[in-house]
Formats: sequence, structure tokens, C-alpha cells
Amino acid sequence: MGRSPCCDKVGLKKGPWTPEEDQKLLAYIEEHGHGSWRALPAKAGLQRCGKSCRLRWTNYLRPDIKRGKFSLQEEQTIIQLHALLGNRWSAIATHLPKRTDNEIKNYWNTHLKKRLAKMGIDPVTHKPKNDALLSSDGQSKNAANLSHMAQWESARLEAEARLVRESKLRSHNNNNNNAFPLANPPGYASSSSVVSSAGRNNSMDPLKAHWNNNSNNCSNNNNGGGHLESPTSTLTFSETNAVQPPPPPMPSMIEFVGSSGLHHQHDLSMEGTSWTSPESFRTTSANNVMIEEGFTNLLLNNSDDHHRSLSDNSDNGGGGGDGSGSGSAAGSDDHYYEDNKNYWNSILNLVNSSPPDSPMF
DNA sequence: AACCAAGGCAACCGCGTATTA
DNA sequence: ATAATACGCGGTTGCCTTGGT
Repeated sequence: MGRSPCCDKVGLKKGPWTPEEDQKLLAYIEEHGHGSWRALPAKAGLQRCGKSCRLRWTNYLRPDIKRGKFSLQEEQTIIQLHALLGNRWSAIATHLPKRTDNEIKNYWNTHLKKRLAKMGIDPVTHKPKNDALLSSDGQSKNAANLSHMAQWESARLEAEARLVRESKLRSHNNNNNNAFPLANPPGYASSSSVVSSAGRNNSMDPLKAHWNNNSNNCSNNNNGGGHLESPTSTLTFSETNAVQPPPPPMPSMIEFVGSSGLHHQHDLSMEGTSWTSPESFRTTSANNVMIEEGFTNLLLNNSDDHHRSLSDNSDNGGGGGDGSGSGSAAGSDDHYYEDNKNYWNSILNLVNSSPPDSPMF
């Protein structure tokens, strides 16, 4: 409840770190691990608050940080995850293992956001700004659903985090020999990866496997209507050896609706997948992300002609501006579905390539 | 060469939440 | 059950650099 007074103390230094301070912090952590951040500055002989030390370490001194320009792949990852998760920088950062959440946040704010905006895409919703045009055919509803998905995902992340913590606790009890965080590949644990290390194998991988299975099933497609379970529903709870988690914060009932939905006649990666919220919210996730993927790719492959799905859609007016295929109506459904499939494939690729300790999957 | 504006990044601030007493 | 403490996260700020005039 109360707030930490650590930074209010007088006599503590603020502002840029000097090389000497860096050296002290580095030396101390390498020898002892960070332990309690609050206690660290005194022990390390630093006139800084613990918070400042933690920040300096996680954003700059950690040895596993990659600096410099973001690759195209990294940009793509950021944009796609941002479309899904919003400003959840730490979660996004877990999929870019050598980047810090702060760096990603800065990069988003200074580069990607502007680039999106310049192309007429709302960086918050990842939709074309003149999306009003879409509302008539129900796509704005889909956008709203996407946001709903993001909230849902948020709740899921929280549940996972709790799960992991508990598993970690249990694991710690089983083998209480890990004195310092540094003892294990420190990742020195980026703030988020710390959480995940221990409990993960028990609790998270099945989730991932399940997710992957679903994706495989889906890509084999044809048989529309598989009854897909969401990652969360899997998390909820088929796990046997993990600590039984408390109910996730949001949903008193998260369930997946089968393919009885609207889109089962199409060949989709996530065909037949619907998300049901406590309010019995029901929709297909397909079109939700389809739009943004189109624009994401447009953004990344701006001049790339192999981005077929959009360029084919020539009557869109091409550019990010009005694009969105608005009309799309009947004729371009196929493009949408193709886009959608690509989108989910890329997300699934992310899942597949994500570090095993990612709290996200 | 000097000034100014914009961009980029490191660091700080404050809030939410988990943990502990 | 409650309050205090500690940590992590996201938003914001401020300084430094770069580019333009």
C-alpha cells in the first residue's frame, strides 16, 4: 500500500551515472547478485536509491543486452505484439530477449509509432485512422473485439504470472540452493524473465505445446470447426503437476466456442476460434487481427512486392491511408483470410521461437 | 560559426500489486 | 485482516546529439 520512500531521501544522487558508479554496481552484482535492491546501494557504496540501481542494471549494465539498431524482424515482432498486447512493454520485451522494455518503449515512441501514424494507422488500435468507413460492415466491431482480446490476454498474463510465481515458490522449496539470481544464467533476469525461470517448465510449456498443437491442427485445416481452446483455457487447467492456480482474475468463465460461429466455411488458421468473455461476448478473432496485420506488413514491407495480400487488393487504394480494404466486402474476403492466416502464422512463429521462460506463452 | 528545433535516449516518477510483518 | 514495505511497470521528463537555417 504505502509507497516506497527510497528515492525521497536526501543526499542520494540522481541523474546520469558515472563510469565509477557503473563499475561499483557491476562489481557488486557480479560478486553478490543484486539481492535486495533497497539494501544494495549501501552495500555497494553507492549514493543512489535502490530503484535507480535496479534501473541502471536492467536497462544498461546487464551483460546480455543488445544495443544498436533494431532489425526488421525485431520491428515486426514489436508491432505485432503491440497490436496484441498494447503498451505491455515488459511482455513484449520477453520476445526480444536482448532488448529491454525501456529500449523497446523508446523505439516504439520515437520510431514505430510515428511511422504508423504517418501511414494513417492509429498506433494505438493499429487500425487505419479513417476507420469510420469500416463500421458499416462490422469491422469496427471487430476492432473493438481485438481490444477485448487484448484485455483478455492481459488477464491471462496476470494469471500466468501468478502461476509461475507459485511454481517458482514450490521449486524453490524443493531445491533451495539458489543463493543468488546470478547463479542461474543471470539473465540477471530481466525483470520479467526472473519470474519465469523456475515454474515455467511445469506450467507454461504445456500451454505452449497446446497452442502449437492447435496451430498445427489449424494449418491442416480443412476440417473446419475444430474446437480450439485458448491458451488460457489450457493454462486453466489441465496442468497437473503445477500448483493449481487460483482462478484467473478476469474470467469467471472463459470458454471457447466451437465453430458454430460465423466463419467456419473458410480456410483459416484459426478457423472456428471464438473468444467468449464473461459477458458472453462472442466473435471470431479472425478478422480482428487481419486488418492490423495487413497494415503491419504494409508498414514493414512498404515497398515489398511480395506482400501479395495487400498489393493484390489493388482497389484498396493501396496506401496505408485509406487501405484497410474497407469495402473488401465479398470479393476480397479471400485476401482477408489469407492475411489473417499469415498473421496467425507469424504470431505462432513468435510463440515457437519465444524463449522458454517467456511469461507470455 | 552560431543558433534553434527536432530527435533520441537514459533516467526519474508515481502507481499498482505482491509480499511480509 | 490490515498496514507497511518492496518491487516492477509504464508514462514522462530532461539532457544530449544531430540536422537545418
